Order: sequence, then C-alpha cells, then structure tokens
Amino acid sequence: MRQKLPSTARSLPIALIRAREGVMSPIREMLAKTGITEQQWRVLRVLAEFGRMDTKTLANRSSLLFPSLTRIAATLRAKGLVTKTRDDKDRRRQFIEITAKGQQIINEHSPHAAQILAEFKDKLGAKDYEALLDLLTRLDPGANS
Amino acid sequence: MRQKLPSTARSLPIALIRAREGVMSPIREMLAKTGITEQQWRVLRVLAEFGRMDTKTLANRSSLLFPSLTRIAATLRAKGLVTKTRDDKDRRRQFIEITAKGQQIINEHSPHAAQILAEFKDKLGAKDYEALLDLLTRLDPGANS
DNA sequence: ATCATTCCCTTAACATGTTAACTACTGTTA
DNA sequence: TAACAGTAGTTAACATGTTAAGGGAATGAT
Repeated sequence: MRQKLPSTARSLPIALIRAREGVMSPIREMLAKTGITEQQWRVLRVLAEFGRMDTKTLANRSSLLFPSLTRIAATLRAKGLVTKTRDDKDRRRQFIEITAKGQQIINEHSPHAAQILAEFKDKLGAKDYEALLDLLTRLDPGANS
Repeated sequence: MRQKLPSTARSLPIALIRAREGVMSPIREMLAKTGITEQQWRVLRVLAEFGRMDTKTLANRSSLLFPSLTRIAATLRAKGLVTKTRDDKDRRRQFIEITAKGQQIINEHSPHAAQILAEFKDKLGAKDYEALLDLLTRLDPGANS
C-alpha cells in the first residue's frame, strides 16, 4: 500500500512536538526559579503523589527511560531532594523517596503550575481539554487502550 | 487563585510525552535501518517539501532550536545529504539544500513512514485524528491561534 | 550444587534539548 | 565615519534521550 506522507505542516509527530513546546514553555519558565529541570520536577511530583517506590515503577510513572532516571535520581539526591535505599529482600532493587526539602519545592510551586495548566484548559475549553487528553491516551501503548 | 495539580496520570505534559513516544516508537524503528535519526529525518523532509532555504526558516519549520540545527546540519553535511551555501548579499545567512542522495533517502522510506501514520489514523478514526491535530495546533503558540 | 537465564540497575557513547555567551556581519544614527 | 544596536549563526556547558553493553543479584532447570 503506497501512500503519501502528509505535509510537515500537518504531521502528527511534529504537531505533538509543537504542542508540547507550547505547554512546557511557561512551565519551564516557572521551574527556572526553582533550579530544577522539567524532568526533575516530574520525578518529584510522582514521588509526592504515590510515595516511596522502586526505580522501575518510578521510571514508568515519570515516563523516563532507565538511564535518564539513574542520572536524575543522582542529581536529586545530591540536592537533598530524594533519598535512595536498597531493598534487603531483593538486593538488586532500590527505593526512592522524596525528602521534606523535596516536598517543600512541590508544595511551593504546585499552585503556580496548576494555574498554568488551568489557563490551557480555559483556552481550549474544559470539554475539548478532556477530549484531547483522551485522544492522547489512545496513542499511548502503555495505556493498553 | 489556589489550585490543585492534576494527578500525574491525567497530566497534559505527561500525556503529550507518552503520545509522542507511542507515535515515534515505530517510526524510530523504521529509521534505524536508514542510519539517520528522527530529527535528521525531519530536517530532510522539510527540505524535500519546501526546497532550499535559510537556516532560520529551516529551524522553524523543523521545530528545532538553532543550536540543535547547527549540529544536525553539520552531521547531514558530513553524510553528504545536504549542502550549505553562504548568501552573497547578506553574508551572515546560510542556505541549506538537500542533495540527490538525501532526496533518495526520503523517496525510499516515505511510503513506509506514511503507512505507519496511516495506521494511527485508522486506530483513532479519521475524524478523531483530524480533531486531535486541530487540538494540538491550538496549543502551539507558533500557529498564532 | 551449578550454570545458564533473567532481572534491576548502572555506565558508556553519541545525539539532541536548553540556555547563555560569543563571533561575524548589517543597518542606523550621531 | 565611528559608535551603536540588531541579526544570523556558532560554540560552550550541562541535562536528557536513546541504544548498547556491563555488573551484581535472584531464579529456574539440570
């Protein structure tokens, strides 16, 4: 089946990149004041929401590849925002936990982050916003849709 | 205005990342055989569609930051897939153009890439697929929506 | 018990993302 | 025309994305 590629102006991969850039730009701006990166923020948020967990679960929930998480966890640990402990039963596994200092960063900046996202929701309208989230989820293989 | 952050499971930035990963995964797999990366492919596609252009325009159309494009152009040039020429009128400007060899890569793999995207379109249904593209475009500040 | 296999995580290597500083060139203004 | 600001592009530095290889620990089969 021979097909033509759509114009780059109407390309799904490119549209996803641009949308992501549009959403992340104000968030990155906000995070610049905290001294942590977008990915570090994501890891802290997952830890704040679900609590202590092993590295594999953390990587999945944060949508990060293992090698990235290894580096990010090391950085966060050096900043005193998370702690790392080894599982005594299965000594291959590591558990990561957010510290009070890490939790404080989440607490201080969550309202601002939430406001930024709320503005996008306003811009699209609540209905379209939810529809967008549903459509995006259907493209995610991990969501076994 | 004090607001709560949504669960990471329902976060727009994370949904965008995951959707992008879902879409790009099979495309990356296809590109692995060509020896070029996803971004290099994007640059070649833009050049194939619009022809010779200056670096700034190329960066915008490819959704790449300038420093990334500088490196990517150097790589593509080393591979003989693009050429670079200086503008005589304004000697700050550079023009990039795809070579026959670069065009050949596009020609050989476009059908496969188009098929992968067609499968996503089938999966969502044509209507939802277009709706998704429209919603994504509305998040892109560059699309001055 | 032994050994291959599998699992969890790390390291390595290279490409890109991101911000800031810098170079080279152009256009403007005093 | 000399000083200045602005523009196009590069380079630098650090963080992440991505794939492959490695290392230590548990597991299953023989």
